[in-house]
Amino acid sequence: MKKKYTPSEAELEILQILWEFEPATVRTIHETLTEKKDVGYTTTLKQIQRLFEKGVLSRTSSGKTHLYTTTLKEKEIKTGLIDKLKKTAFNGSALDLVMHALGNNEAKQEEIDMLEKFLEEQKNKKK
Amino acid sequence: MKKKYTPSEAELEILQILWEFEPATVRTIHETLTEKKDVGYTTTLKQIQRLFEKGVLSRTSSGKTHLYTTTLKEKEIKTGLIDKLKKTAFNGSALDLVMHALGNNEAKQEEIDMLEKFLEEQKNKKK
DNA sequence: AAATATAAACGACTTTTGTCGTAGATGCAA
DNA sequence: TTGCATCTACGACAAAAGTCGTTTATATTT
Repeated sequence: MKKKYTPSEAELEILQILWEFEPATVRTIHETLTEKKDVGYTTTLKQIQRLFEKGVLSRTSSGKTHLYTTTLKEKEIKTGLIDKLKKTAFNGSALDLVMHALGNNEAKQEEIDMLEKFLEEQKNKKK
Repeated sequence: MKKKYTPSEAELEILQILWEFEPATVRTIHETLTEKKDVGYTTTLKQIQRLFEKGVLSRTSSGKTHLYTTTLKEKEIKTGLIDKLKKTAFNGSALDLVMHALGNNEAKQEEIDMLEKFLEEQKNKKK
């Protein structure tokens, strides 16, 4: 039974930046990060180093800096996060989760339309 | 700006048991918990006490034991969890989250059908 | 009432997460 | 080549999360 990695919140923020800009230096990641969040450079660095130690990032040296890349696919990670929530909060039911995600709050009409279209495609694909 | 409470994983497990069986004693909660998870009684107790200190649970004494009840609605908590994931991983888009939840994995046909029905209702409700 | 069982309380320890300060290495500019 | 500027590395600390052992209080049984 393989236990899959799920990122913490701060880790996820870094991963998302990398998915968009990789390969990237710590400096780049940090500066992108500080557009949203106020945090010190060494904090970002440490976070990245720990991700590297965990095998979540790989890197190459270029001069005195490192270029980091993710080793895990965005889709896998996000699916993992959803699966976890599904299991821990919705009794394993994707449907329950989805209804919750759409039901209460302001599910915009536009979103619902798009979702219907999406469902149609899914249905056809299964044929 | 009010900061809302989101339970940790272990806390959520306890909350879910309570939503189903409340009011309940520590013993009951713990025994239900150990059907799924191997953990000591005092661990469960401590967890419950901390939830009580945080105001997430209320209790009444009956003899030497306590009867615990949740103070937060199941729906609110679950919506909060989804919102958090939506924000941190899906750029705030419920649609993206939903598609991820259905797209990759085995979205069963039955589920899709139910979801379509659900969407219809939503649509009508908006009229 | 004394012994036994069971519950709650308290405190402690471990891991993970988040955050930095400081030190040491390295490339570049004057 | 000396001195900055800028990285990485290392270590430390605090807060949150998870886990229990031990002690104390309170019922229950005999």
